[in-house]
Amino acid sequence: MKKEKQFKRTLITTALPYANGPVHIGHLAGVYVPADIYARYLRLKGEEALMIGGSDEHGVPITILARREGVSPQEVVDRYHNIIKKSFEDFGITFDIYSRTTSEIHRRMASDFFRTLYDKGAFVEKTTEQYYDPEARQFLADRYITGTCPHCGNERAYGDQCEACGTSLSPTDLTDPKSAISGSVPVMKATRHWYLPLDRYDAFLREWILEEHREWKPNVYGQCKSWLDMGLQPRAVSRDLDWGIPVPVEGAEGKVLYVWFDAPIGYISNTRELCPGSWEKWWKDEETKIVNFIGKDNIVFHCIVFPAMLKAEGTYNLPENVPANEFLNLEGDKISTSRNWAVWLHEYLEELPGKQDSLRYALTANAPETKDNDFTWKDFQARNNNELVAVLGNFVNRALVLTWKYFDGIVPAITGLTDFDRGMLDCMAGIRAGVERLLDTYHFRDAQKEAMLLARAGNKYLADAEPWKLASTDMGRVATVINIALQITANLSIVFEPFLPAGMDKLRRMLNVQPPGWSRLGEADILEPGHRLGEAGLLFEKIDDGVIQAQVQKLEDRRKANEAVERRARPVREAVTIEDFGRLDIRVGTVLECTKVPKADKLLQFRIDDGLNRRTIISGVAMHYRPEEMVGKQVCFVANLEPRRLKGVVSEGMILFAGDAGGRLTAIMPEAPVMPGSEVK
RNA sequence: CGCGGAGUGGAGCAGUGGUAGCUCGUUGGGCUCAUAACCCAAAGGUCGUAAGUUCGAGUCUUGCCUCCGCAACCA
Repeated sequence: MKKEKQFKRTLITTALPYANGPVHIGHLAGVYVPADIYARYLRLKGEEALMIGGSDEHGVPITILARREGVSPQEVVDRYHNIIKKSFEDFGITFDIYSRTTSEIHRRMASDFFRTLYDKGAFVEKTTEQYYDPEARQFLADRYITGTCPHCGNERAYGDQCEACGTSLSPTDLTDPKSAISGSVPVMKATRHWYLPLDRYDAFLREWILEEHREWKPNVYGQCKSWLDMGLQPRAVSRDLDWGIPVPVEGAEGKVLYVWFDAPIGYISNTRELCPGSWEKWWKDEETKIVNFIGKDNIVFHCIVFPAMLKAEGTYNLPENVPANEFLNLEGDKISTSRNWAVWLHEYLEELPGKQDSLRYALTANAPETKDNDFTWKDFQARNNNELVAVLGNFVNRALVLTWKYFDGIVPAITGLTDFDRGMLDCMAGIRAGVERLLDTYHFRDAQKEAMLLARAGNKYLADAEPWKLASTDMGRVATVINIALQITANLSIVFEPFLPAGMDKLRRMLNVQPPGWSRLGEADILEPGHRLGEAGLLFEKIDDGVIQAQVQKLEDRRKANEAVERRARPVREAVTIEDFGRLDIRVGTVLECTKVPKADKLLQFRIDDGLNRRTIISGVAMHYRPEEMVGKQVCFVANLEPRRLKGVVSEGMILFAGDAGGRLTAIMPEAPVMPGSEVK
């Protein structure tokens, strides 16, 4: 085990959101709120810390979106970069810089980085055959190729996946590939690319992660171990595309850096943009601690690929921790941009103006730190009304109202402490260690809960001391109790600053104080006797049922709209001639045997009597039929389809199934028994 | 198939060998300074399942079940 390192400063990076859409609550809960809590905490402690963010603006999906909208990729990323940046500002995510990967400084940085690795011989070059669109004169990314799925027959499968049956594909699996750009038939053409041979770093990564970073979260450590144990493969770092950073090598026209190669370098570029003269101390000084906040989908890139890149380059530090979160679901379903199943941050702020802290609180309280969690509006409302308002807001209100009522808004002096008071003050002093320990180990959910204990203790203190009863008999005692209640309030304004920045800003105005700094947390003399408070008001407000109901309704409407779209039959495709149809030889066969294909979730292997012979056909229907229920049935199949090898078995044809938009498959069977080999016309 | 994460009272979560906890909700009581808020108390769990190790298992081992994820896009 490695010895405990001492650090002088902390560099916080946050996953770069992809600029093909706005950001939603999942982004916030998984990455930006925890990162912001951490950054604010460190700054409040007076530590040197930077929080780096930016938009990820290259890659194929942005070009697809741009083409679909008939605008340039630059227009797409400009639009979403601005929306995203504003959302983060509105939510009080305190980036020291929020830049973008289309910046000139990043272009140069990423280009130089590639060139350095290239000159060091850190890449291997490989030439492969890939689909090329002769009409559009460009190579086709997997997603740009459509065709027929060899498993389920869906004719609109993509080159990477069939969305009807869910099977992962490669473009060459499609039986009749077409370019999504021009509609023409693509041809195979040789193309040269550069690969980062991750396998060279296997020993280093094993030592670095599996031995030196056993303290990483179980989901992160486990994922890394899984990858390392599977064996690392060389990974392409360039693409044939016209949107991105050109590969800085002679003869590489038309090739750009793979978006996943350029994006993490954005952390470095953005640091450099912020600190032109001193950026290197943040990346190359051993005394800088680097922490990457990401979601679970990014674990492999941040723990395997990017470290391998940095190691290959040789002068950069590696992250000290990668606290990846799991995913947040919304009302029971996966958040999905394409299905519009999300709470978008810019919409949230329009509909619940000024309620940033409510969302920050709810997302932290229910953060997906160890497993996927579910965001529901009902839970959000309960968190806000029963905890934020009732426990924290109400305590503050009680303390301030009592002060105004009995002391005209002036902080009274303590006249003498009882054991009861000392117990309260000890409790207050103890909060700090607990919260620090939890924040230092990235347990933000628990840290917030720990902070809330102080407000709970404050409520109990007031309830037990009952100053309103003492007011007629012992004003000295009342003064002491109110003073302590106010000191608790001042402490709350410190401990909640990382979590609820807008609310605590408001609270400090009500207390009429400057930010006290984390070091004073736990002290009982933050507010001097005689100090005049500012104007009191409600710290947080309840959210009533109507507001929640409107949000729930909005989602229900979306769900219904999505279902309607999924139910609607697809438009009929372009006409074919009778000769085209005649080329297909569709026949009926009898299923003699049917077994599950080993090592494949979705495949069934059929042995069919086709009237002439017996043939084997593989179909991707294991999710829809049990093997035994198919035996003896008659099915229709395409008899003259070119044989294909699937999972090591040659499939001689394709069995016909009717598939609805929801992906359910039903076999097409003759209505009465027929001779095997009968033709379907 | 394989790998990773997860399965704990109505809901959300802690808890890595020694009397099952926390927040919310529910029920009853108290208080009235407070945003019908606050405080106290109670009810509610055979800790997915089966077997095993152990004096003792939510916690370790093995099998099984369920959910999520696994180099397209996506936090």
